[in-house]
Amino acid sequence: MSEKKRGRPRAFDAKVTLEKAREVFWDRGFAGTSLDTLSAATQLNRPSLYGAFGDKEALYLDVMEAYRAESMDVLADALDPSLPLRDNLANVYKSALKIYLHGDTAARGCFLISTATAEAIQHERVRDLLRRSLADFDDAIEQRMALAVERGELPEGSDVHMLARLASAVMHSLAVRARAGDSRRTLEALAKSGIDMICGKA
Amino acid sequence: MSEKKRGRPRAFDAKVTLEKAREVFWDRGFAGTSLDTLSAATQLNRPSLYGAFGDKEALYLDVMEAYRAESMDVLADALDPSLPLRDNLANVYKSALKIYLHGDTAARGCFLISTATAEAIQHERVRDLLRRSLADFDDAIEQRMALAVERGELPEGSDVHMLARLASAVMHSLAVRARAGDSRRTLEALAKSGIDMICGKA
DNA sequence: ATTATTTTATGCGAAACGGTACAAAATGAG
DNA sequence: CTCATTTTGTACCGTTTCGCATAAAATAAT
Repeated sequence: MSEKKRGRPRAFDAKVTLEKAREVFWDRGFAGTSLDTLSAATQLNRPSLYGAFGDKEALYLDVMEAYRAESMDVLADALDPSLPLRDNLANVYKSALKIYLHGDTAARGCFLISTATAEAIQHERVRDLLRRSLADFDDAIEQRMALAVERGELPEGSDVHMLARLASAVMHSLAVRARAGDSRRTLEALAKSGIDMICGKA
Repeated sequence: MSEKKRGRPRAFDAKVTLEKAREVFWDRGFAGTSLDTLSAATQLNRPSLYGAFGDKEALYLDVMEAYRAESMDVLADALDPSLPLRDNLANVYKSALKIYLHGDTAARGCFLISTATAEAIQHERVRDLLRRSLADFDDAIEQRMALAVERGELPEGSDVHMLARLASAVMHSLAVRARAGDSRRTLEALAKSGIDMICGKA
């Protein structure tokens, strides 16, 4: 993995630290989170945070990237091509809701949609990473849908590019509504309707 | 309208001030906006802001409420029942994109989805007003769709409740994607696909 | 004119903010 | 052991933050 370095060894795991930082950012947003709060949550003092990740924006970007990568892993699992497309979409929404509805005081929604959008104007790198994250998600679904057309799960000549983006659109709405406090029942109904609209009524 | 008050008259218009404050919040988010910035943008010193609107959260809530009300007016215009439902939805998305794609440095998306979501966990009143705003929007579209069923624009027995929420879902996605920097062309294509999906391919 | 009432403007103050300097501590290399 | 290197912890810096205290200014009521 990594060769032993010269100086004093780190007393923390960078990946775990990013996860702890993510929890704070997720609840309070980027601008609403202070370095003191991050320091307390990660149990690292500010200089250690600074040394390992750079300033607050760089740390936030690292958290964003980790979330993007994790999301793509979850999506890849949900889109298991040995299952029908309809089941795939159900799994996508189910795993999304599992994430979105978690939270201490209230459901947190999607980390990117709930916190990165707020910074997207002032911080160009946040905006770019957000756009890339959404596009990656769209593309993965589109790829599965292209396969579905080949297999006859979707009608010949389906516009898989737009179908995929509509499938993502339902998820964006789930994210926003979850953060706004909509009930699990309400969100599950929206997910089901979305599936019916894209795959045809079962 | 309002009877003359006793003391020194206000040198500003509260509605105009809320609009100026909105511009700042829209670009920088709630937590990312300081009272100094708001004071400069509104040309009111802090004590005047405080006297007229209360603290920063109260001011933000006033801005949210004004945006919600304006959005409902725009929506009502777009849903003009003398036009076909398909045209109505096209107008809804067109007027939404007109708002979302405006901005100095980058497209700002939806004020509520881009800035209120970030605060929704920590500020319960923001979360509640956000949820109410989304619900009002859904309900207005649902009402128009119920009329569409009566008129035969939509098939008998259509689930107008869910159709309306899917139509909103497309708009939520337009809002998020606009803020992430997607092009007008891309967003217009998504809007068109959404209409086709809900009203049937033209 | 005087008084009561409300808004404006200056400026304060305590706290929180992001970021860093510096020295102590902990490791590997020689 | 000695030195170079890296991380850790304390303490600090200048700035910004939110909110308010206070007094001047502008109006209506009397």
